[in-house]
Amino acid sequence: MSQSVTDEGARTEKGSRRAELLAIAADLFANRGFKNTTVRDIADAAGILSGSLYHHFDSKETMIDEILTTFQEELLDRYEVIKASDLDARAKFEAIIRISFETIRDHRSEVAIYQNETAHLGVHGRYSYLNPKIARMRELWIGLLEEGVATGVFRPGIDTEVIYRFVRDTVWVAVKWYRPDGGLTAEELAGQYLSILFDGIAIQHEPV
Amino acid sequence: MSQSVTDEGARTEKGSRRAELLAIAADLFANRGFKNTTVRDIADAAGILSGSLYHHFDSKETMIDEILTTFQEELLDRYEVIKASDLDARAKFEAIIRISFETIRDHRSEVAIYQNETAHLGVHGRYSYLNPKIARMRELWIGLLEEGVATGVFRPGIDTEVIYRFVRDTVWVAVKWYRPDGGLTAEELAGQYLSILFDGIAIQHEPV
DNA sequence: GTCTATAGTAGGATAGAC
DNA sequence: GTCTATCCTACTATAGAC
Repeated sequence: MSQSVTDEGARTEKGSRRAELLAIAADLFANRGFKNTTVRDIADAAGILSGSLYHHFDSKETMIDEILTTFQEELLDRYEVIKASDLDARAKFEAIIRISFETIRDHRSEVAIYQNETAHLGVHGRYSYLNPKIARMRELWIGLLEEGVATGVFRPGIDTEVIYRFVRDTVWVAVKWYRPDGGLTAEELAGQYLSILFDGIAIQHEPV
Repeated sequence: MSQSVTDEGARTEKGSRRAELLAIAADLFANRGFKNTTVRDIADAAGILSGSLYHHFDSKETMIDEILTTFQEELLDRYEVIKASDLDARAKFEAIIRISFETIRDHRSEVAIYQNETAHLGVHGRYSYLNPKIARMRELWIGLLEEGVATGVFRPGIDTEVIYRFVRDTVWVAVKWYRPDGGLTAEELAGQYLSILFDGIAIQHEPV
């Protein structure tokens, strides 16, 4: 989407090795943290020596940068597809949440890195290059909430800013414990989550 | 609670300096991450030289260990008080959530460290000393949820394990963005949170 | 309780052979 | 594309003077 592609064959050839190494690095960054992972760890896991990594990447930092930008790009693309669909606000909202849980299932490492590393130094300093697309995603979420209120599917009184942060964080934080092989599919988890979010856990005594 | 106290005067004297330095360290650990904070950073912030820190602490690691154990102890103590009260299940549940948001307000650094650092290496390796009390807290949360279902305040079908994780994480994750001076008090935030959790954000069309 | 001085080492990165 | 060899810096930690 924003990669400059010169020669397709060469790119794929070289790209696949890059991708392989990046996946290995992502795994380590997610499980141990970026700072706690050494370039020697990555090289070891890839079965090569640390010096060899520098044939593929300028630095350890460029690795995490590439992991994060690629991930963020793909995620936003998926959001945009939903946004552009002809579903109503509530269905779009649901779809975004379902996609998010599926993303946790399919891109666990990337989500974990995204959550853990950007906690410190988030909006400023490093990783600030993520800001434009973060802003766009916020726009999408808030837009759907407001549309939902306007069309009468969400309670009129809700504070969209607080709900946005609440929903965003509560979806992604599941990456800390959710494992697809734990007897709960991403779809089921999304279902449970949506049920809490929309209807709460209390027994309702009268219509509102 | 688990500190061995020999001489009260000496302890207070020495303890206050320790506490001061720990608060400074906690602040840095929370904002930059443990690994990204050097002992020189801590010493600088305290206005002394790095070597001097070792008069107070054996290592950088003992600092974070002391921060985390102290915090965890105080938090669990507060939970136990609520548990032992004569409130009903829903009220206890509410109280625990309110206390949690107040803890985010009053002990931001500690909560952030607790959340960020234990993500990697959580249950195993380092920080495993936190496990017993983590288990006890889980017991309290789950107990309240089950009691609530039994006494008819929570929906009968809920998956208490999922709800427990959901609530626990979603409360603490607010530490990422909540600032008391942002025009929203901890009490208001807790209120909004509880309203979502109990009743959801959708418009209810019929009693359940 | 803090400073000076310094030991010891781990980790990021480079240059050139293969 | 990987290895060998190595540089260099940044960091944790220690010893002893003040």
